[in-house]
Amino acid sequence: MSARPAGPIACRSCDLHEVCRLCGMIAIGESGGLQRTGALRTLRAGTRLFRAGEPAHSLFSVRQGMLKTVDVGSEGEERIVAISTPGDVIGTEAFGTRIYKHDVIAVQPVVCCELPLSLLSDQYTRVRELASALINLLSRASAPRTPLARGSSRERVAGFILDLARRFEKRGLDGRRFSLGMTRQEIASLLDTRIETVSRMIQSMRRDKQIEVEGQQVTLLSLSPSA
Amino acid sequence: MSARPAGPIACRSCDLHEVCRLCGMIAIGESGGLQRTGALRTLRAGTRLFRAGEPAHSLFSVRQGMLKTVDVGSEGEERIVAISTPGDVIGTEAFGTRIYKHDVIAVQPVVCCELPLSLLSDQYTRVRELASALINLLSRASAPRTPLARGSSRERVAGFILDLARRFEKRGLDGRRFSLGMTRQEIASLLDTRIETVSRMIQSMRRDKQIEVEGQQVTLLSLSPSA
DNA sequence: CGAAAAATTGATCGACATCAATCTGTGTGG
DNA sequence: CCACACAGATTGATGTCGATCAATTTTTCG
Repeated sequence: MSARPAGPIACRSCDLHEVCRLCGMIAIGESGGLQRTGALRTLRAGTRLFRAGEPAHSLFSVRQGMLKTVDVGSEGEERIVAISTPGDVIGTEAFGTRIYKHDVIAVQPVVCCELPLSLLSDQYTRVRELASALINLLSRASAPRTPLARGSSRERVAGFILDLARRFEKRGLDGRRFSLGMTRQEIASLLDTRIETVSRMIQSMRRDKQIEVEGQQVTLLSLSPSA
Repeated sequence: MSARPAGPIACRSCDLHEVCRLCGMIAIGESGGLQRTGALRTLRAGTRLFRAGEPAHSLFSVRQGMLKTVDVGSEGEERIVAISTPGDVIGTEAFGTRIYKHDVIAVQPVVCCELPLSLLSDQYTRVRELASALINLLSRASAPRTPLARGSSRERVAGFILDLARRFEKRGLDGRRFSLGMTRQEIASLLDTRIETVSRMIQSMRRDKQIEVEGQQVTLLSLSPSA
C-alpha cells in the first residue's frame, strides 16, 4: 500500500513555466494537460538530485513527487530545511555562484524537468522577456518564508499539514486528501522535533476529528487549506 | 549608554553595490570609503520602512543600523522572521508582485539606500549587465537559509550571536565586539523562545567565558566568528 | 513467511515556559 | 540636581510540554 507520489501537475501551474516557455523548450503543438519539455529526469525515492558544494549545471522543477533539501550539521546529522513539491523550482541559489548549497534528495519517486543554466545565461542576454521572467521567478523565491519549526509541537505538525495542503491546492492537486509523502522521521527533522511527538500529535489530531489518517495518507476534516 | 548602531559600511561591501553601480547612481569622482548614492533614507529606531501588503516602489539596502522583518500571527502577535544588517538588501521579493510581503521596522537608528524599482525595470531591459547583476543578487537571496530557531535554547542564542558576528565580519565590521542591537524580547521572538531564557543563556555563556556582555554590547571570547 | 523498517503507545525525566520578584539603567519633571 | 517612573534585564521557584527510554504493533519488502 505504498502511497502514490504527489502530482503529476500541468506545466501551466509550474513556477518555471514562463521561463521554460520563453526558452522554447516546450514542444510545439502540445495539446493541453501535460507537455514534453527538453529534458525530463526521474529519480527513485532516496536518490540524490545533487550534492552541496557540487558545480551547478541546471535548474530543476518538480513535476511529480517530493524532495527534501538537507543541511548536514557539524556532527553529520541531517536536518531537513525545506520540502519541494510539484511546481516548485530547485537550484535558484546557484545562478550566481554556479555551486549548489545543499543536498537535495527525493523522498518519493520523482519526475522533474531540467533546464541547463548555460542555456538560460545564453538567452536572457538576448531575450529581455526571459530576463524579466527569470527576475520574477527569483524574486518570488527570495521572499523570507515563515518557518514551520515554530510554536508548540501541535502547531508545527498542523502547520506542516496545512502548508502541504495549500501548496497542492495552488498547483491544482487535491488539497483535502493527499499523502504526506515522507516518514515521520523526516517530518520530525523538518519540524525540529521527535518522531514520537509527530506520531502523538497526528493521532491527537485524528482523535479530535481534525484529520483522518492512514499511514502517510491524510484527509483534512475540520482543517481547511483555504483558512 | 545607548549602544551605537552597527555600521556604517562601505559601498563596496554592500550586496547592492554592483546593481547600484550599473544604475549609475553612485556619484562620479568618489574617493574611497563612503559614497553618496541617489537616495539616502534615515529611520529612527522603531519606525517602519514599509508595511506588508503595501505597494512596493523601491529596493533598499542597509547602510547603517539594523531592521527586523516581522510576521504578524493570526492573533496579532509579532514574530520576527529575519534581521537585516548593514550590506543586506531588503525588498527583493517585491520585484514580481510589486507588493511587500512583511512589515520591516528599524530596531536601531537606520540609514539605508533606496533604489526605485521603476528605475531598475526601465534599465535592465536595456543594459544586460544590469540584468545579470540583478539575477545574481536575487539568486543569492533565494538560497534556503538555515533557520536560527532550531536546537536547544543555548544553541539558538549562540547561533544567533555567531550569525551576527559572521555577518559583520563579512561586511568589514568588527565581528568580535559589537552590539546585539535589539532587546532580549526581540531576540526571543526571533529564536522562538522566551525573554527569560535568552537572558539565562546569555548569562550562562558569560559564566563559561564564551562571551563578555554589557547590556547589548557583546565581546566574543572562546566563540569565533570564523569557526 | 520472515526480517527489517516504520509507527504507535506508555512511563519517566529534563529543559524550558510561566509566574513572580528584584535590579539596573534611562529619561522626565519638580 | 535629584526623585521618580518606566522599560529592560536578571534571577528564583514551580509546572508542563516534549525528549528520552522502552516495549509493542503494523507495514513493507525480499
